[in-house]
Amino acid sequence: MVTPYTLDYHTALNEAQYRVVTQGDGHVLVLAGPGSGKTRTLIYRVAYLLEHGVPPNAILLVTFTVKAAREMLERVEGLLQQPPDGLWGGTFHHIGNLLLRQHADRLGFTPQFTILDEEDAGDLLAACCADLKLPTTERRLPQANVMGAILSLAVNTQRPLAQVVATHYPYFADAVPVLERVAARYTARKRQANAFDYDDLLRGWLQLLEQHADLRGRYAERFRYVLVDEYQDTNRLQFSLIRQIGRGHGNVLVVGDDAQAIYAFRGADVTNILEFPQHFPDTTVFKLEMNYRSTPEILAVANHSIQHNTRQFPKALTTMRPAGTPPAVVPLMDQRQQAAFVAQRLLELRDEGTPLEQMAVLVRARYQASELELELTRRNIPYVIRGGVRFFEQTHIKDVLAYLKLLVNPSDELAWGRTLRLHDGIGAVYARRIWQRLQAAGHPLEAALRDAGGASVDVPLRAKAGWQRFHKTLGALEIPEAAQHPGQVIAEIVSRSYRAHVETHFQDARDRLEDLAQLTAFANTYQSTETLLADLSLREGFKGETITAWSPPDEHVVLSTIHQAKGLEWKVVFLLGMSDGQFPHPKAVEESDALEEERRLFYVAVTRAKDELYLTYPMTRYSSQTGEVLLRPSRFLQELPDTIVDQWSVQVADPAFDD
DNA sequence: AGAGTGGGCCTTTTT
DNA sequence: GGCCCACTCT
Repeated sequence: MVTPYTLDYHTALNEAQYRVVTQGDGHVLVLAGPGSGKTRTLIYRVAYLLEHGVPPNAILLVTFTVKAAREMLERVEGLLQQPPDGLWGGTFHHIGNLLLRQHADRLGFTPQFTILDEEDAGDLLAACCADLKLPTTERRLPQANVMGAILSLAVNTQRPLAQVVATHYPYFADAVPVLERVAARYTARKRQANAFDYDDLLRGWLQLLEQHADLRGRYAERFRYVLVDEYQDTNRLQFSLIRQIGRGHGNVLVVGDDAQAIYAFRGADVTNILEFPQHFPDTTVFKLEMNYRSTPEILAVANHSIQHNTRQFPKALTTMRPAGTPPAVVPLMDQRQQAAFVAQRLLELRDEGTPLEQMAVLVRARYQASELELELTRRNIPYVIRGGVRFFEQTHIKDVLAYLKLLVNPSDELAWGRTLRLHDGIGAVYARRIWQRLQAAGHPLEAALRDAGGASVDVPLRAKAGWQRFHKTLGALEIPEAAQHPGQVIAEIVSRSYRAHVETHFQDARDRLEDLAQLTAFANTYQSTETLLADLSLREGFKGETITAWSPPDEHVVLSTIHQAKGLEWKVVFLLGMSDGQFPHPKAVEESDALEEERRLFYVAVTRAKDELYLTYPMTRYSSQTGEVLLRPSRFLQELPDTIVDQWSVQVADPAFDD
């Protein structure tokens, strides 16, 4: 039991935050501007509920990323001096996974189901196309990974495939009947493999609630308080989920900022937040408009810009921070000069006492940072790029995990195929043939363990030798205990067979083996292979980051896309590429919804800055077609009154070509 | 005809 | 940095 009333909510919160925390019963929409203490408000709300006798397991906290959930739960624990055991907190996918592990049988799956990541889904779709003997060279058909994206968008927006194709992929209109066939096949093969893709975790969850009254009742009773973060970025499917679990108790509290909705391209629908009061009866709306982050000058730019949007809740951020310096608009000759300016200014600011740690460079699109990367390298300025290849999506990690997957879920054809193909002489064709034999035997894993010589496997000699090595590895994995000791199993796989594969197939073998050692250590903290696999599938974490505890190496400046900077803040922010044709993205200009989303993206970028903001753009761009092209400043700059920004005119020494 | 290489062109991304 | 396309060499 939580000791009641130890927290001083009045001191910790401002008036608006306090009202949300203490009067947050019923359906509540909290419109929280950037830097307005949104997370703080949420965790205090959770703490308040716990202090007032709500049991932890009656609370469901849904967040946008795994990291956000973890941080919030840690902070709640910090406040209350005890972990909120039993509280379900995580992403939609995470919650869906938990529910489906308990009730998979209702949907015709077993609780050991595998989770397919995007690459796996693409592979399986490709296999489905092969099943259907679709011409692989046909240009009018999307490739498997594009198919995956199309199907996924349809699921997440809960729209018919034909409609999604018509609006987003009109050039594939003719392919709709084929896509429908592939989709049906894909569904069948996922069932066969006892596998869920990411979308199925949401779809399956919704299905459990919609089609099983007992479960609907049980969870409606259990989750009396539902809190959702980043509500502006939810999609239609997620809306349906929230509406389902919000039935009955009537305590759905969502927090978000329609001005920061930037994920429409992947199916998020800002309508969810705009129309929340219409969808959830008797909604109370709270606004958090006091900004604790930025100077008034920076907020003025944000406020002026966002006013040009029409589809939004009216809002105006205010701050109590004293006046600072107006944001600088900095035209440069070209990309190279832009990079040189940023690098030079970073160094100046560091000399004046701002650590690199407190500075970030933001871009609209990833590739826009490449010129700057060269310049930073040249000048020895340490930087990290946020994003990139995810740790758990690297080939060597996925190869090893595939062994664990087939041990846990022997129906997982993808996992069998992947591990079989690691062996010389076995390619796609023989892997499939071997799998078919194993499957025909009833229990594939037992069949595989039994058949040492490959007597039942009808493949050429070379492939048979590969099979025998595979069989030996499999036998060494001590199947009965595998489920409880994932770390040992991984170590076994690596030492018995995969180490050799890494050494012969990858030039950076040492790094990869190091990754695998790290993976082993991480897996050792788990007592269940099943849980390990699920956690890994639902977890972010990038290449180069340590999986256990992330500690940045040295002082460094951050390079990031605007999207990936959401929720973060720095003292000094540079926003690159503020020219017409780069930002807003040209494709977004014709359509007002898309243009408004670009403007929200600009709003997000601007509000990352605490003290100083530099809006830079190249005045020319070189194109091999047309030669030198003059660039005008972005319309987002032109929309701003001259009085609220400083126009800079800088000459940057041309960087030497010393490389 | 098929494979390999170089150059140009890029939205944005979590699970 | 990655992917696709075109061009070239075998």
